[in-house]
Amino acid sequence: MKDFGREILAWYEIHGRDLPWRKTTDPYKIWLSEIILQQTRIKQGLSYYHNFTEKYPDVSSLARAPEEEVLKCWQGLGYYTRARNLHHTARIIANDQQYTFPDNYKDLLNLKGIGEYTAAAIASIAFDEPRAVVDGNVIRVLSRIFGIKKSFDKPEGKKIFISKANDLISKKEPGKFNQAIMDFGSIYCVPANPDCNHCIFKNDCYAFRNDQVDKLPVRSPKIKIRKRYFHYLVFNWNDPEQKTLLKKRNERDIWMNLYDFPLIETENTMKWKDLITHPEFKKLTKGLIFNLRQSSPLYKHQLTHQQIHARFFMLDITALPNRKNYHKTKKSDISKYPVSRMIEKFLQDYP
DNA sequence: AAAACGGGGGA
DNA sequence: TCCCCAGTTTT
Repeated sequence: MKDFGREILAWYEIHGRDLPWRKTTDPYKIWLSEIILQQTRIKQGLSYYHNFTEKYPDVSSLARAPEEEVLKCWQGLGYYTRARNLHHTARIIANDQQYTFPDNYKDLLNLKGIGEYTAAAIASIAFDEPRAVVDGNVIRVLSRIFGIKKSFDKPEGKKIFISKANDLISKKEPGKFNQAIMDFGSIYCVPANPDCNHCIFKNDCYAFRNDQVDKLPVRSPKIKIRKRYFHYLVFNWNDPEQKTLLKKRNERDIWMNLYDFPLIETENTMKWKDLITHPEFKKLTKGLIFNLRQSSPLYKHQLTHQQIHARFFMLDITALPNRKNYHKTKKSDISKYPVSRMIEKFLQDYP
């Protein structure tokens, strides 16, 4: 290959996407876009980017916002740690550094939520630092064209990919180069059935020449999925005058800092008859007179590493208990709280 | 070094 | 269904 950088940049000039964060050099907006796009498709993240930039046009406005409001804006995007870190980091930048934004790879790397990829992306795009990004797209493009068979998950493979990308990067237009190779990977060198016969690299591509396109990149063995069984207690759902109880999820677990209902988690699904004998259930309903009005079908919610089986039990009770860490809430106010997609689905099904 | 962390969409 | 997505943090 003569000059990979020149070729990919030429391709990018013609085929590169027109995206809102490419019209700005504001590091805050570049940062925001990169966080939103972590493990997230552009199509899915686009509306969130617009909402955020409108509501929080700069670091200080984001820093001033309450965390709960930021989480609410993030609702539905997943990986909620991203939102908490984004907000946390905005406060650090706004407070400690007199509103200046870290302007190089090393300093960016120190911030919460910014790892190797994002630091390289911001440094190259906003500050022209020649620092190659390596994401899923880059891994695919490099492994195929240059025949890299090491898995990126292993330290050895990771070093190879990062070093190769840094060898190739344009020193003159590092940001453009990075976006070019990612665009090429996501538009052209796609995971399944890429159109290799018309590819600009067909004569040089190792995978194409050796019929290895569907073998590269090498995938790591897939993880096993934990099954969990949630039983939610939804108090006074059918009585508009009465409030219900919400709980903020605090433990180190999925959906941290989002809200859901009082929850009994077990190793298996439990019928109502058995659930009422569960110690957690007794604790939650201690001193209450309750009546099961309705129970939902089983909700199956698939996460990357977990499969949640959830059932909602709608209970009538005479008086709402005072429980530590539980919030009394009017039904109509629940929409103000950030919730997981699963809870959102339940709220739609049982308005 | 490995596990945890969401949700959507394409094939 | 399976795979992948502009990855990072915690254990």
